[in-house]
Amino acid sequence: MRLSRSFVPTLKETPAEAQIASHRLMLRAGLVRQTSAGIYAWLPAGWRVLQKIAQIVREEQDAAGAQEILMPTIQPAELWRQSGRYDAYGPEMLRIVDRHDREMLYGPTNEEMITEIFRQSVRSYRELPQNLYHIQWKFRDEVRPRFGVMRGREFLMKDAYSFAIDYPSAVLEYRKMMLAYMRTFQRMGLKAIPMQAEAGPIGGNLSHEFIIVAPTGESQVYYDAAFERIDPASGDFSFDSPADLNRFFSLLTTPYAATDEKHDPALWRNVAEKREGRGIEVGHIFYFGTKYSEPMGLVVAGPDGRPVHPFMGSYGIGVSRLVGAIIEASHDEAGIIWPESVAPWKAVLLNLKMGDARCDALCEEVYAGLGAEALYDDREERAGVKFADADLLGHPWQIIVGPRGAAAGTVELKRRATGERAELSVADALARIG
RNA sequence: CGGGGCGUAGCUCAGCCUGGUAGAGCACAGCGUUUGGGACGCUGGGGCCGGAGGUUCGAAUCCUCUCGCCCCGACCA
Repeated sequence: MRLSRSFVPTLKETPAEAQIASHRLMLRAGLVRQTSAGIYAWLPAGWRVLQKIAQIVREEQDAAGAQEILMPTIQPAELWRQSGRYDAYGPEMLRIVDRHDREMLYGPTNEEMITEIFRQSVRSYRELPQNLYHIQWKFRDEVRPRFGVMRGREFLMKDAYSFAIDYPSAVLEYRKMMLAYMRTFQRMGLKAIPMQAEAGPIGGNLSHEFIIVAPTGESQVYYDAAFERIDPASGDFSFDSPADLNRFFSLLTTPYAATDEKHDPALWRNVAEKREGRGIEVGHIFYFGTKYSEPMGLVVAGPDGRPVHPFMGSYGIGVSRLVGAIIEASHDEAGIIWPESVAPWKAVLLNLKMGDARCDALCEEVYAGLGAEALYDDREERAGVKFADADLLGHPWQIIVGPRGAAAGTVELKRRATGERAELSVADALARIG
């Protein structure tokens, strides 16, 4: 993509409303623009990041055996009356009336809807277990939205819903999601820690929050340093092996980890390597049994022919929140430092002297070699502006082409994360980026 | 929802107390000089001073109401 023809409106000054680093940087780097309190439009660079995060989530959900669907944002109130949550949910739910005076709502979550869909079509235990997910916009009318996309009212969320014929089978679904989540966050360069959590309005009694430790987190968290050494990708854990899933689960739930609501000073005293700090919740998984299947009349025939209410769980990942969380975990004074897996562009090409025949030619050569994952800064701007924007946007790699090197046929390759620089031939630079 | 604050140019803000023809820096357009870390000079364009009502000869400024946004707290993916 050529920056001269792109809509990437960067800001030199910090917008007054942004308090924390990720919010400030998302506005300054031209990722998003606020349209109302807690509601954001995603601009090209931000949208690319959001889609990359969603894609990683999707791949890991698929790997865990979940199937992608897409449910609507607008739901009938009637469904929520069946579960009893229409009145229980309170003013956080955005309620709408259509032209026929039918009560509707903008979905804050989808347990009722998926239960209804499942109820229409599933009759036998032979069809279980199943796990269905979608990646869809949600709306929760927060009293006080803040921190940009980290605590917006409208947000993109992956939510999955599992159905099982009995408790042991339901627990396996839960553990699959735990493994999938740990791999998902790891691929985004994040160290997530599952912590015991309150089930909240979703309901249920088995629940973990996935927490990223960062100074701007919303809650105080306590955990054992053992978590810093766990690598979910290693150890050959298979989704198909109950033994693996159970082993993984105990590996992740044995060391102490708790948010302040669940913190137990008595247990904490026995933790050898204590770590505490602030945490950002990026995912939450729940097991809640028959909380919805029973009131909503979801029934399948069990092996003995008798009716059974399936045992359910739900599993959320805050996709849009992750954009903010990743930035909170990875930035410096100059700007964002994207992990390669979610960067809007893998590399930026800086032409320091537009109009110089050698620079222009060399840049075209490099640009052609980089492919679609590159942004070419071909604006008529001074070098300093390009450097500043490149650091702000946080591209993992910067390829700097100036008159000095161009004369010798070399380019400068800079790694954003470390600041390392090297003078290389075009071929070597391209090879290094990979 | 309680408490506090702010709405003036695209952005960051001054002006308001003490009413008298709307400002600065950055950004934008043109010209010139510059040119490897957010250049400099000159010229220019851009405002229903959030909105409505009121007081006054006269309101960005004073009063009332309203809408929006931000911060602290309580609440939450």
